[in-house]
Amino acid sequence: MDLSQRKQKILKAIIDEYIGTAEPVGSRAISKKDDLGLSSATIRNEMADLEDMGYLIQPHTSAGRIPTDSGYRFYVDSLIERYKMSVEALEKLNMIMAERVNHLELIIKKASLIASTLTEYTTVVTSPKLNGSVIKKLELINLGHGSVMILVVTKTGIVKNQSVAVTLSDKQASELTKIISDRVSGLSSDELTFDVIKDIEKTAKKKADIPPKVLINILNFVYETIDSLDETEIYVNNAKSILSYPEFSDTKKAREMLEFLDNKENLVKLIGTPKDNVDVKIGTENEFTELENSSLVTVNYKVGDKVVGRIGVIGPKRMNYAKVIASLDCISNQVDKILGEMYREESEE
Amino acid sequence: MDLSQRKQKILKAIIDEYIGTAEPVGSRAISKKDDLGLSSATIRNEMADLEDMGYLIQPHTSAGRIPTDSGYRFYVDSLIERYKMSVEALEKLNMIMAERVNHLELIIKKASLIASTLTEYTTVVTSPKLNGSVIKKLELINLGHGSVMILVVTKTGIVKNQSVAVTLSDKQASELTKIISDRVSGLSSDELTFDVIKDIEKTAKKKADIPPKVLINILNFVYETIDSLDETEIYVNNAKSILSYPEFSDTKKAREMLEFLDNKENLVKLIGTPKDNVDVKIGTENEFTELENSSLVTVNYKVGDKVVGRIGVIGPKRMNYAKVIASLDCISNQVDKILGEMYREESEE
DNA sequence: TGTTAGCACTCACCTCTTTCGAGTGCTAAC
DNA sequence: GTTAGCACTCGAAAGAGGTGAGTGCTAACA
Repeated sequence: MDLSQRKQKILKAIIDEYIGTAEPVGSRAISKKDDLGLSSATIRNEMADLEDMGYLIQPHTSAGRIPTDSGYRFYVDSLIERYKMSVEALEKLNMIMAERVNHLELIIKKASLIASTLTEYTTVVTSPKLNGSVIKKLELINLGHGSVMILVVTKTGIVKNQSVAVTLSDKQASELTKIISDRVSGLSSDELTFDVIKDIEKTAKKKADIPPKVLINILNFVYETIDSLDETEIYVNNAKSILSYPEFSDTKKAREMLEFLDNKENLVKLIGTPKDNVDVKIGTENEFTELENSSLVTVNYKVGDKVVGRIGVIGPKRMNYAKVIASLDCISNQVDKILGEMYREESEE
Repeated sequence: MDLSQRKQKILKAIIDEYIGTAEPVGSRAISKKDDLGLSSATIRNEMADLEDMGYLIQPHTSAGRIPTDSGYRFYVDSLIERYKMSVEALEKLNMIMAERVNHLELIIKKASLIASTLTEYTTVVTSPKLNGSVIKKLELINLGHGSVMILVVTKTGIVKNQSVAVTLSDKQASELTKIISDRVSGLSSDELTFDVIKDIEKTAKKKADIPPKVLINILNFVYETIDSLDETEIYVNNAKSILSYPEFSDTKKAREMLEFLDNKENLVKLIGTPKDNVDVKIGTENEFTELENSSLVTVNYKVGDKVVGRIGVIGPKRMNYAKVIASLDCISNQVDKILGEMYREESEE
């Protein structure tokens, strides 16, 4: 059954009020808002209807109403007003994003920081999953006394390094660097199969004088390092903000939430897979019970047309959805633009 | 005035009890501990004396006593028992530290993680301030389309990189890499003065065909990157643990503390400068009011004889000092050993 | 002279009761 | 259909005792 215009207005007024105060909303509070000139009695009748329909509940008989998850859902789907980003917010966003950086990670960290600054909620972002970063440079650096560093740089400016406990001479290191580098640079990380590694092993055996055991050890680590280029990283920002909300005035709850936010696996599950562009999950719509009193808003960000990562905001169910959605939308657009440019450059070459 | 043996025993018993329960300690509770066969009345008299001397206070007339800051101070200085690390703890420590790593930062992060695991309090560590990491490798990598990455690796395996928005050809990049690298590798970071940079500029102008503006821009960033090798980093671990303690059951207090722990400047001030080997600061002994209900235990860690960084544990005033001190002592010894080895290798070469 | 039993006293905390008021639903009148 | 009015509900705040863990002090004892 559809909601009458009036019911919608009332529901919206109630949720707006509740988002601001976190207190059950009474009929009088709504009737005093003069936009709809109705008495509290009328509002009461309508509220009773809305409760029957499952959009509101009373925490106890003599209290006002608070929205249910379906109430919020209806609000988010149909009632929400377009939030106009403030000029200052937009300026801030543009300013921070304008500094040009060539580290994908840095861009994403920035985006996360901006999101948490604009919304004042906790943000969670995944680093771009590019599946095929092109290797620009690979080098073995002899650190001396039994350890060699493997260093890989991609065209997009990702740097990974790892130490291996093997002994090489400087000459061996540079020979091997050349052999591996020749075969590997220009390759994308997913083109580096075990066959390629085998291939390198053969060449190295012929050309360089390195004990087979050492060689295999190094090549394994090379594979690992390059493989790790595509690993999804997760960054959490402003987790402490949850302590500002009455929903978490119980430290035990707060601690559980912080522990949840510390667990990368949870978070990957939570926001790891691409969904609709702007995705809102309210309370129990989330797959984790830890979030049954929270909401999660996520957006994708893309390179070209391909979704490569996500930015999410976690806050209390009564979060300012309009603002969060608008902010994330802006931010993801900016990120798309910047990554788009970087990507275009890469494919042009 | 000195404390009689008996008073010391009683004070110790009270503080031990309070550390466990966080509740004011009454005379009966102490007299029931049969180690000193005294009636509660006697204990009461002694407690009254200890209160007069400033080691204890009563939160209110009809409550037990709790230690004052001076009480804790006396406890820490004179009464504390040597804590015997459990075999499991030592094993864990050895196991984690045994994996050999050549990244200074990784070692320190590990140490911090272990400290927070062993003590269950928040840990704060500073990265090693070596003042003179020796540069092993410096490279300019042309990422194409107006950006060049500067990459520096030290002998100890620190990797720093930064992008500059300039356009170079691959040839120019490799020429310049050679010029800079020749002059700079083997140098320690504090030997890289502006004079050296000027020197490089001159050489580059002669040998390479690079617009002066671009050159200066790049060299500035090179300087900056190398300079940043010696920056102190601060890592905080397990900050959320404060939520477990009744001292922070008020979320406002907890939030303030978490904000304090987020502010790197505060933390650098707090633990940045070397002090006695094991340093305990109780409550108001700390220079920050945010810590007036907390205690801070710090240890130095060294390379050879030189103190290069510190590890600290922040917890409630009624923390388990014996355990924390013992744990930190162990950890710093381990770190000293590992860093000592790394350093020896470096100077041998 | 140090120790202890005994006792009066204090005061936070708990529980029980009361009051208060914000909110409701229902009914009758407009 | 809307609204004024009223009885009703019930959580939260305020008040009133009661309880008990703690104290300090005194007097008696070894």
